[in-house]
Order: sequence, then structure tokens, then C-alpha cells
Amino acid sequence: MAEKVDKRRATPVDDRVDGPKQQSGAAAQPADRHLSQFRPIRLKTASDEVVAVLADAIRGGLYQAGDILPAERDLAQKLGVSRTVLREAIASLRRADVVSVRRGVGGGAVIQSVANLPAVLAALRTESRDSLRSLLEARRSVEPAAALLAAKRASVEELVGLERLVTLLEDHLVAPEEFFELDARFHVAIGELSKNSVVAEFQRETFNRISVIRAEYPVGRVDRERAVVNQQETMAALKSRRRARIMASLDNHLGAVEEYFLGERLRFL
Amino acid sequence: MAEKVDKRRATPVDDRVDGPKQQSGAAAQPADRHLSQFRPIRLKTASDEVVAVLADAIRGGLYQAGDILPAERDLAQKLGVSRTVLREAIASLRRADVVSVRRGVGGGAVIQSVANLPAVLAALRTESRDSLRSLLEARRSVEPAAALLAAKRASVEELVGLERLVTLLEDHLVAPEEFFELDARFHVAIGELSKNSVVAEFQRETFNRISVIRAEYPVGRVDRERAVVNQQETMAALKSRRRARIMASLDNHLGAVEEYFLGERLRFL
DNA sequence: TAGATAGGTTGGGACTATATACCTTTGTAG
DNA sequence: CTACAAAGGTATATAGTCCCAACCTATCTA
Repeated sequence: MAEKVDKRRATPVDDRVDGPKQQSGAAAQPADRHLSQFRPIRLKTASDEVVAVLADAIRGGLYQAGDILPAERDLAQKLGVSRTVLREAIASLRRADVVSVRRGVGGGAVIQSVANLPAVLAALRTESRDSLRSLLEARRSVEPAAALLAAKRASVEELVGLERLVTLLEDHLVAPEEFFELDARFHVAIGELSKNSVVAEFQRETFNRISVIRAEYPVGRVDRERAVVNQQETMAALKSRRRARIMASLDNHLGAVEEYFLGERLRFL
Repeated sequence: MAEKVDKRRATPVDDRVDGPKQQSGAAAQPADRHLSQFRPIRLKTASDEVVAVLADAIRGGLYQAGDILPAERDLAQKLGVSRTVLREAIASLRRADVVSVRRGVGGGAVIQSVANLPAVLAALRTESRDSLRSLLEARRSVEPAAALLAAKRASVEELVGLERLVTLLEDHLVAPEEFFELDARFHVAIGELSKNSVVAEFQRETFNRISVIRAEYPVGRVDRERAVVNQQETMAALKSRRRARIMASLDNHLGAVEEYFLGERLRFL
């Protein structure tokens, strides 16, 4: 019987994942060409998911500096997670100084600053980092649609709310830390005003990714001023609710962004 | 000491999630208006993720009926999951008759038919089902971009490969079970030929969702014939690599799809 | 100062995923 | 025709994540 065991041991048929790597390098089976097509899947934890949701909510303008998040128990229930998980998510935001937590009656998680949101999001994503070019190309096709739909469907009040974001950006011309985040908020908001869940989700996700990348870029005063002008123009175009004007404005805006990041304007054939 | 316990018990401060629902209906705190903004998060299991990846690979044309998936151990390693998880995923595909598994040397998971892929994908998604209108609107903006990029970047050989999919569709005019899936494959393939990871991912995801919905629609012979003609036209347009022709062809195709599903053509302001 | 409203902490139980090992079937080369 | 190797099939121990429930502590306010 002992022989049998020894025999098995000698035969490498177990599930060890690090198999023999470079032996018999001659006979590479052609049947394995498919394998190259697969990438590792990643699993997100619940708390990371919650962090992303909260970060989006904060960036989307639902909460501003000084606002207080709902009570942990309520928020956990609303998000369908345990309080434990929610608390871990808030702890992440706290570590990044996005919120500070106070105990007691009037307490809760108080929004501090959105400046560190890109860092938070960057810490989340271990996934493949799409090239900025791919992101901008995709955005180039979706954002005009988002804007047209928003102009078609947003109420006057909603447009006024959007305009407040532009004002916020103007105020931050001198304090540039939160500049990128405020810019992102504007575009995410347009996605939401499109009243199209797919488009809104796309804008959110895309700007999450873009933010992570562009947090590394330097921004000068000139760049910021141009961004403000672009937002003002886009805002005016949206209010006019005229197709041609919106398209021209976005073309202008997106083209400028592309030149800034890529040094050229995208061309689609 | 027992008193203390009783006191605590009487005071509803624990974490019970189903709190008092309708007591004191008068004082509704205005601070909770934010709560309505949050939706429950969903967590995907690893095996469900693997099912989705494999389903995409099969639909994308990487595997055809009769092909054999890579060995479990190899595939598990490539996907970065344990063999247990991979086997569970394959079991799902087996239950839906998408693959059948043979043991022994030449064995493995053999692709049977793609007809049941929509059912598999539908079983996966417990998430919010976006309206077909939202999906079609988003597609209307992305797919033209995908096609233009594909025409710009795809090699002649790749276009020939795409054309094979059209031929496949023609062959299935009479056996309509797999018709929807073959149509989806064509459009997903265009996304991949765009050589833009974001666009490709969007096409995959969008057609996953559309497939689930449209599997419920009846398709007549006429509809199928028109789809074939549309694909042929799109194919010819791609080969011409001329912008105007591609845009016209897609406008035609997408408009027809919209009329079929929504009874109207989408208008973006 | 008592009570209510918050956040902070802990422990147990369920589920999922991983790693490792071993078994069984089957084709094929010697 | 037999031994081996290549596959799938099965089993078990371990670890991580999440959920639930209960309880503790700080703070505001009437």
C-alpha cells in the first residue's frame, strides 16, 4: 500500500498551480492559444463598493463640504449592507480626510473636502487602467449624447442647480486643489440630467477613471481659466436647448481637453 | 443588574434593521431626503463572474460549437480563481446546455450551442434592469464611434473575420434559435475591432443587457431578413472605410432596430 | 441630570473562496 | 494489451468576508 502512495506522489498530477514552467519548451500546444484571451477576474469587497458609491455621491454634488452623511444604521440599511461594512467604508474615507466623524447627538460623518477623492478612488481600483486615449475617445461619443438628452429633459430648476456647480468652479480658480473634482462633478451631473441610467452610469464610471489619471497632471492657472470658460459656454448652450449650439460647445470643450492631455485632437476616421 | 438589562431591552437602540416603520408619522426629518438617493449594492460571486466571462468569450466568437474550453486547471489559473470556482461556473453552463463535459484525455468542456446564452446571462443579473430605451439611446451614441474606429484600425484580415460572422447569420435564417446571439456577436466584434478597450467593454456589457431583454421578443422571418441585409450593408460600409457611408449605414440599422423595439426612432433634441 | 441620538466594539454564525490532495475515466504510445 | 498521462470528479481543511445582534460610550439638549 505504501508503494501505491509513493507512486502517486511521484506523479505530478495534483492541482498545484505553479506547475513546471519551462521544461520541454519545444512542444507548445497550439490548443492553448485561447488562454491568452483571459484576464484574471477581480472581486470587489462590499466595503470597497460602498466607498465607491459614497465617493460618487459626494462628487456628484449630493453632499458638499460641511454636510453630514446619514446615520450609519440608516445608511447601511439603505445600501443593503451591514453596519460593519459601512463603517469600514467610512473609515477609508476618514483615512483620506474626506470626512471626519463626530460622536454624540448632532454627530455623524462630516464632509471635509473632495480634494482627496481621486486618491480614494485610485486606491480602490486594482483593475486594468485603461489608457487615457481610450477613455477620451469613448467620452467623445457619449458626452454629446448626454448633453443633448439633458437639454431635452432637464427642468429649468435642474439647470439652475447645474449652474451652481459652474459658480463653484469659478470660486475655486484661486484654490486649485479641488479643481479637477469640481470639474468632474459638472460632467457627471450632465450625465444624470440626461435621465438615462446607462448614460449616467457611463459618465460616472468614466470620470472615476479619468480623475485617477489626471490627478497626476499639473494644472496651471491658464488651464483652469479655460476650463471655467468652457463650462460657462456649455452651460449657456444647454440653457439655449439648441442642438447645434450644444454640439459646437462640446466639440470645443472636448477638443481642448484632448489637446491638453494628448497633444492632439481625436479624429474618428 | 437585571434591571439594567431590562431597561436596555426596552429601549430600541440596537441594530435591528427592521425598525419601527410607521410610528410617529408626523415628524418626518427633512435631513433624510438624501437617503432616497442610495440603492442597495449588489455583490457578484466569483463563479458568476467567471460565467459571464466565459459567456462573453463564447459569444464574442472565440469559441464556436464543437470547440473545447481549456483544461480546468489552466483556465482557473488564467482567470485567477480556484479550480472549485471555475468548476462551479462550468456547471452553470452545463445546466444550460451551453457546454457538455467529457472526461479522459481528449476531454474537456465542449461548446454545444450559443442559443441558451441569453438565459444564462439573465440568470446572472439580479441587478437593476435598465430600460430598453436607455440602452438603445446609449448604443446610438457609442456604436457609430465604435464602427468608425474599427474602420480606421481593423486590418483587412480582421474585417474578413467579421464578414464570416455575417455569413454565419445568413446560414441561420432558417434556424432562428441562435439568431439573436449571432447578431450580438457581430456588434460585439465591431466593438473589439475598434481597438478601444472602453468602447469594447461598453459594447459587450450593453449587448449582454439587450440580449436578456430581447430574448423575450418574437422574431419573424422578415425581421431576420432585414437584419441580415443591415449587417451586409454595415459590413460593406466598414470595408469602404468611408465615414459618410458608415454613418449612413449605422443610422439606417439602428433606426430600424429602434422602430422594431420601441415603435419610433430615437431623437436627440 | 436624564434621556435620546449618535458612533464604537465585540463575538458568533453563514457563506464563499482557496489550496491541496487524491480518485476515476479514457485515450494513446510502447 | 498495458502502462502512463491527461483530463475531469471529489473531499477536506483553512481563511476571509459579511451579516447579525447585542452592548458600550460620548455628547447634545430639554
